[in-house]
Amino acid sequence: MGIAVNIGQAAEASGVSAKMIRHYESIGLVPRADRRDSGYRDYGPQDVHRLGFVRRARDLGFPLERIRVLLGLWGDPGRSSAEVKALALSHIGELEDKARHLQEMADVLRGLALSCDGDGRPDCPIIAGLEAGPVPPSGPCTGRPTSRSSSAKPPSRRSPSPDRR
Amino acid sequence: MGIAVNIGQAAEASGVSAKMIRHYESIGLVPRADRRDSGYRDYGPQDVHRLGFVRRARDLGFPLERIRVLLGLWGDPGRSSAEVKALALSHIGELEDKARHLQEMADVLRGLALSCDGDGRPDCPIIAGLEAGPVPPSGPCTGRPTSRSSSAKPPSRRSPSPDRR
DNA sequence: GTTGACCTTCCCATGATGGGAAGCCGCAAG
DNA sequence: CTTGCGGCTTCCCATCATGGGAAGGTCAAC
Repeated sequence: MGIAVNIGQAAEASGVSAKMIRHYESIGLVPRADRRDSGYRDYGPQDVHRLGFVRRARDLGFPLERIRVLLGLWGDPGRSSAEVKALALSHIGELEDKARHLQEMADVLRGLALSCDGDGRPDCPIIAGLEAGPVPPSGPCTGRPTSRSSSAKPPSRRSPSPDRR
Repeated sequence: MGIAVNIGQAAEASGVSAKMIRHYESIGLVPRADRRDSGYRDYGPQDVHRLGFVRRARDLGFPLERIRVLLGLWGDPGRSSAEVKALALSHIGELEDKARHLQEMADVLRGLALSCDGDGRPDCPIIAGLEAGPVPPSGPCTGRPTSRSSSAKPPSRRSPSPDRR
């Protein structure tokens, strides 16, 4: 029937790129599309609708494997909304964990940046913060052990044999 | 001197896995480590220190390419803290953009989940929300199905059946 | 029929990390 | 000294979602 469209139209209508539609088919996220004699894929309204479903789920950050489950629930008349809700809540938790993690990193970095003059001098608490931590044993406390890639390292360190353990 | 260590010790001391240390070397993020006659990599305190720098930068979410720049600034006595700060601020912006994006997705999903009963029945606003959007009408739009009237599927939101035809 | 836009499949790349295989090396116990 | 085990080497593959591009077939307008 005329309602069958090319992958290009399906892509435009669903918001999923043709590349991704083929990919989703290849991993079995969506069923194999019908083909014309020429090999061209044919998409009916339901197919496009399903692709839109996938796209909106992706927009909400669901990974494809979870979308696979969602599609199963979508098509299951006997599903319970509890299943869907549990899946959603679990995903919300993951999203917020990630958001929190990113925000924490930003906060730490902002703390360092706040105390950075940002002028022409090299002294920088940001660099110092990154440099912090376990200072190598027997190494200079190095308020700024900078020149290291440019200048050769004076301290001896290349004995083939000594391997302590 | 005993300060030269194996990749294993360097990994443990720096918090960067041996796998990653080799990878960083292969992409030139850190200079090629000295080798013993056996081919074993040798890491001095400075090398371990640099790896720690990389790890802390990673912990703050810097991508490797940016860490490459940071390492350059670190080792540049003539750097200006303004450069470092600009890099950091730019990165903070990206982190917060991502965090905001994730949080937005979580919020939208939470909104849907709040109105979901989560009981044994199939009716679910979450599924409905994912399904929302232009429902493909079975109308004569052979050529270009672009302008589709919104929502044309009132009957039974149960069992849209992902399987088609 | 020609042409240009579209479709097909297949391979490669991203970014950061890990897993694992095949084979060499180092050290300690026998 | 030999054996054995664990650590080291390189190389390839996998992840996750997406895109780029090549080589070649198809469709529709002119």
